[in-house]
Amino acid sequence: MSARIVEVEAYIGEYDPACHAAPGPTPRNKTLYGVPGLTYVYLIYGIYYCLNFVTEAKDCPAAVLIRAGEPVEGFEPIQNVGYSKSPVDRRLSGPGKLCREFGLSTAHTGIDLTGDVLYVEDRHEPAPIIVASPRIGITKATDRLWRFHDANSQAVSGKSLKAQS
DNA sequence: CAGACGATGCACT
DNA sequence: GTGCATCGTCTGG
Repeated sequence: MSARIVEVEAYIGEYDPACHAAPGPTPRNKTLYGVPGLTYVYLIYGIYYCLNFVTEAKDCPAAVLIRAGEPVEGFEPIQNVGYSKSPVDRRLSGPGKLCREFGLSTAHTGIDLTGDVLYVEDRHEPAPIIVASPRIGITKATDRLWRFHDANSQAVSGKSLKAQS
């Protein structure tokens, strides 16, 4: 399966109140303190999982949350129900949905993203227009504009299908 | 269409 | 015991 990443958020260091490393090292967040380039998956609200990529150097706990994607390969064609005009594929439009569709759980923490199990690849597509905005679903540090999404993607998280400017 | 809310498990204090 | 980096459903306007 593959998808084009269209929305991410940054969580950077112990001094980022919204980062899982904010309380300091714990059993759960230990992979954030390790080498970059690995996955970090955690359980949220008892039901959903969230996929992160560990980014900064060892002992600098930081990660990028993968919030949404557009299905590319390995997905059934989108079903055009009834007479809806332009069906939008939102199966990966949210971190919980994305992990569900890819079958990811905490067992998938620590995977090397340069390996061949779960990895990132540059497909040399034209660079999208990227918009910065506040991170979603948190109450702390909402002033930081550390959410980034493709301005032209209809698969970003949230319900709104409002037009972009 | 927007806002409220319940589900559900576990890390952390 | 508290609080989540969520989502789908239900409600009211």
